[in-house]
Amino acid sequence: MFKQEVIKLIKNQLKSVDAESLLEIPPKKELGDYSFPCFSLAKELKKNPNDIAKELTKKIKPTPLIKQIQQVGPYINFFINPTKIAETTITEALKKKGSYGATNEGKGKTVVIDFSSPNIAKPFGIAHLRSTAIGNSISKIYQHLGYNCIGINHLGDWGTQFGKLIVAYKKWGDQKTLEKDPIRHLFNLYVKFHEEAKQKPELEDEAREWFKKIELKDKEAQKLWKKFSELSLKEFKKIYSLMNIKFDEYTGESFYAPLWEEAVKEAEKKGITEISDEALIVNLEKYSLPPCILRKKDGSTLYATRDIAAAKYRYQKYRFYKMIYVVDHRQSLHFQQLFKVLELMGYEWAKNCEHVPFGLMRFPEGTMSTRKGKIIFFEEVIEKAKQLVKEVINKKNPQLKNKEEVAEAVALGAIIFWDLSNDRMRNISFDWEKVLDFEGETGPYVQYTYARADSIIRKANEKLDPQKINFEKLTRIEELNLIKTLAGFTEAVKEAKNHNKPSIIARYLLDLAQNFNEFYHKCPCISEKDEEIRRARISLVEAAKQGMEIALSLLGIKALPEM
RNA sequence: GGGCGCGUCGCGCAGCCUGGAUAGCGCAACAGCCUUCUAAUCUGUGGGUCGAGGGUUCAAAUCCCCCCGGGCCCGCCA
Repeated sequence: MFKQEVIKLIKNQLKSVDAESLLEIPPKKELGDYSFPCFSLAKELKKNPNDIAKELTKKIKPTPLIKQIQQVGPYINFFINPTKIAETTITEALKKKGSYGATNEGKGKTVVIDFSSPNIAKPFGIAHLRSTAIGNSISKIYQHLGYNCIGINHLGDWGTQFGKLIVAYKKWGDQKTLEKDPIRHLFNLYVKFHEEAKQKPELEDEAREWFKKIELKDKEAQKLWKKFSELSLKEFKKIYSLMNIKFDEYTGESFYAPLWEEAVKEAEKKGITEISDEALIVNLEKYSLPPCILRKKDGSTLYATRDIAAAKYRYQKYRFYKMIYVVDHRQSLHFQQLFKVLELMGYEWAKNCEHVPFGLMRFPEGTMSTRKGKIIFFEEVIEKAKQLVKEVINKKNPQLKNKEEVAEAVALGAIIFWDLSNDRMRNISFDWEKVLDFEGETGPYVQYTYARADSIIRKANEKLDPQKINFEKLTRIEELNLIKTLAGFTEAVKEAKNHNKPSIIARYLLDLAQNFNEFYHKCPCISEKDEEIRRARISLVEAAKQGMEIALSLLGIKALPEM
């Protein structure tokens, strides 16, 4: 609304100019809220930009929304009316509460999000955090903009790794250990298999045979496969419930098994396939892509085939507006091929499928690898973080009541924020120091800031009626900065959605928290004597609290009243 | 060989899509502020050839080309 006003003011002087795209935000707040650079007009008007700015500034008159217009060199800087922005922003936050910053752009549109999708029978390592946290956050972001989101956990519950596990279990496994600590036992077996297989490659053949038996519905093989799957899934669900993440479907690869053959036949019927080295492929040379293999020479299907079947099924079921795959960037080529094949099969909706890739989590010295045993269990990270949080609590807030609960939420907040605060395309190096850092740009920092705000609201115990607040009293620079940051919330959510980047929300939240803390130190609320100032500030705290709470929830992090 | 993404203070990052005013933030270092709403905070100081080189432009960390470093992917694994 303020921006529109500025654009109008410029257009009034220069009808033909594209004020909207030229308008920018000055690098420093002291310079104003919006800025119009006059360089592009220089050629046309045959004058130097400074003079153009000078003349225009004289002609443009302030309005109720735009308080001041100032020329600095070749720029015309606009200052918005602080009282107006305080009033609109705070009133909206108080009124909309949990839906502050929300829009209805997604009304009636369904977005399917495939995320987390761990491999069954392998432990949930810290590396799995990436897809899980990013996907969950993207889902929340879309939901805040009114989209109907369907979260699908496409479990990796099919493939030769099960053959390997069965071989290992039969050779070295133990039922009791399996029941007691299934994931760890299976993990040990998996690692041992790969160690042994180095010496005895025939184990790999045995594994393939056992997998074949699963496919052929051999009783023993199926029984073990089901057992491994169930035990793993139970463990995974523990972690999801800890993180408060819900999926609409746990449909792993095997779920789509009945549809695989049909998908292959359909592709053949549509004439896009050919035989190459006895395998059935879709040649994608025309599109500068390597061929996509649909069926191996032994007749069995592959990852790509299964994804085709899954995509079709999902479209039939949800008629999605968009489908997002949150999968690491190593699979970029796979998804390019998948989407191309779907398109060649004649599916209009193929263009609404999107791969949202992310960088790998690695050790400083190299890649993580389940088969080499070089991973870190997610639960181990949580436990360690929790311990450390408890120490901090005992030092800083020993009388806190529900310490266990708070410690868990703060630990999770630290871990999730550590992941989400960086651009997803970057590789993340796993570093205990970084994960367990609770100061500076971290999860605990933003959670702490929220707790501060909540504490003020609790203690103030004030009924806030926007009608009765005198927004003119908010004149300090810290107050205005906080208000302006708060006003940018919807923009941040939209941007995060457009780029599928939770990091944009994380960065916004840091900015908001920083602005809040500066305000907190300079502007007393409860102890403020002036009744009007006091009330205005508390209403601002309430609005900021609202903003932080929502931003945290969009990242999948709990907002705590105390910590 | 082809392709994808990354390279910004000692370290970790933001900014790049949509080019503009002295390149921001956090950690670490140093110096300050706790009888006032939680000091997991805040204030200040020092620290940068934006990987290198070309090009486009009035203007390039940002766009284009080329090179370098390290990460990843390229038919029967997922």
